[in-house]
Amino acid sequence: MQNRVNIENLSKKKNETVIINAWIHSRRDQGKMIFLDFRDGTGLVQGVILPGSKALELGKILREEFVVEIEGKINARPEKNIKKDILNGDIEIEVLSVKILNESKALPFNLFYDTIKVDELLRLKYRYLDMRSKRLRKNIINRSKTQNFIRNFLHNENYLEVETPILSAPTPEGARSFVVPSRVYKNKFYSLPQSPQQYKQFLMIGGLEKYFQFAKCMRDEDGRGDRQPEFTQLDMEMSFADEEDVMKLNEKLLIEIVKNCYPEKRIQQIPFPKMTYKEAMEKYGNDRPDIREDKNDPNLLAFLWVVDFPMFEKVDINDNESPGEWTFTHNPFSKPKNEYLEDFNDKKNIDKILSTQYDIVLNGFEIGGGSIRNHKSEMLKKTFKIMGYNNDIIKNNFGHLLEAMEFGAPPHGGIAWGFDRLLMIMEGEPNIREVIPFSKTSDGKDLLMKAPGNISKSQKKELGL
RNA sequence: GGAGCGGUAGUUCAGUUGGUUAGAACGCCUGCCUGUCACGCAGGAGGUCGCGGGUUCGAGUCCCGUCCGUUCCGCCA
Repeated sequence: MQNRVNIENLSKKKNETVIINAWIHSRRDQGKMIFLDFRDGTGLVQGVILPGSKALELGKILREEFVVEIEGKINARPEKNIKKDILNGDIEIEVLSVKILNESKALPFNLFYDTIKVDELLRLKYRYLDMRSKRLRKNIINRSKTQNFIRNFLHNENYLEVETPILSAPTPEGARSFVVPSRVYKNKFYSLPQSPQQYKQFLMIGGLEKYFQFAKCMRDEDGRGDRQPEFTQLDMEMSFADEEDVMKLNEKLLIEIVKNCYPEKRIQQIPFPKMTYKEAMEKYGNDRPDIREDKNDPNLLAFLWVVDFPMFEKVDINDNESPGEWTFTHNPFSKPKNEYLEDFNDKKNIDKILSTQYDIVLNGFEIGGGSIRNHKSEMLKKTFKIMGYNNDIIKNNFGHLLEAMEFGAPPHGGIAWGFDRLLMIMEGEPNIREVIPFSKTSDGKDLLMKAPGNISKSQKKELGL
């Protein structure tokens, strides 16, 4: 549109007549003149309808959150009304004419106090309004900027961004997965990925060598402040890499993210310290210790690598799902550390076997984890055997991967970050929902779309339900 | 699946030992206001105290159940 100007650029247009599109942010009706703050995606500006203006009559109707097109002249503010510390504090837009593009009802909650205090039920139901608030808006913008930075960084390191399927196959163990009934094949189900783990290993076998993806992952488990049923991983995998290679690259990336996207933050220790799982459990009683020197410093980031995780643990006595006596602690696809290969073969000292698993911990949160993978078919079969899987289960669930490994699978390894969780910490938010634009409740409801919802009888019939 | 915390006006909250007509601030509506910027001033509307049951002369308040939200445990390759 001719003369249409973003609000952030208005101060460059002094004495010019411009058009802006905006929401009414606030209104101060003085009787014969009206002050209106206009807001668009770029900022705020004060508008004024002067006494005697033709716009005064329409100006009386305007309310907060009306959407308007304003034709106005950019005037310098009178000296005593200049506000130095805010955008457009030196100017105001003299409203010459107003066009109401849409009206707005009074909002169900106030956006311009701190929205964290508002009942979250309302914020989730009216997420599109919450997005007009500073807090959520900032988090969405920073999320995009950080994603963009990561993409550029990894592309510069010759990583390929590859999308993997959402409709996938069920696999046993691990988190409970969401399932999607197949219409064509009655009583068959797709499974939504808990992670793109196997796909990224296929990419390595496919010779892509360096892969990353912002991957949507779904886990049908109960929520927590730092979990959502649907979340985003920054997923990475690389061929011919060892633990050090993966950790080095990720450390560099994390440091660069802080420098470029969160410059106000300070990293406690570089290079990031490493701690063994055993030491973490003994000293801190958990595998994601918060090692900050000052836990009250909101800008302090204490990254920590936790390494030397045990490969297996005893199956919980109440767990009816596991066929055997042992289960993996992190990932069945991980390679044990070289010095334990013998125990691995002999099935001796199973509880002593350490894996190549590494976790990256930040301020007491696990923000990522990965390992060097077990890239040889025979070896991986042994993992499943130790877990008590019989040949049929192995063949049915992992046969495709095991077969792929027989065609020259390169050694490879990788990592996946809980991207939302990282952002939660960077933004200093008390929970993960604050950094997810369309967040669900902790028990997995989407209050905006009203999911999960009902489907029609005919849909059910079609799906064989 | 278990435990804790919360639910009172559109919003954020207060509500004493169970006792008159359930209050405040903000928002909303009406009027006034020529330099406001969280404008100001005057007036007004607005309540299924989450829902159901119980105890009691009397329940926002006590008890039981239930729904919703949240936090933690279990769970989370």
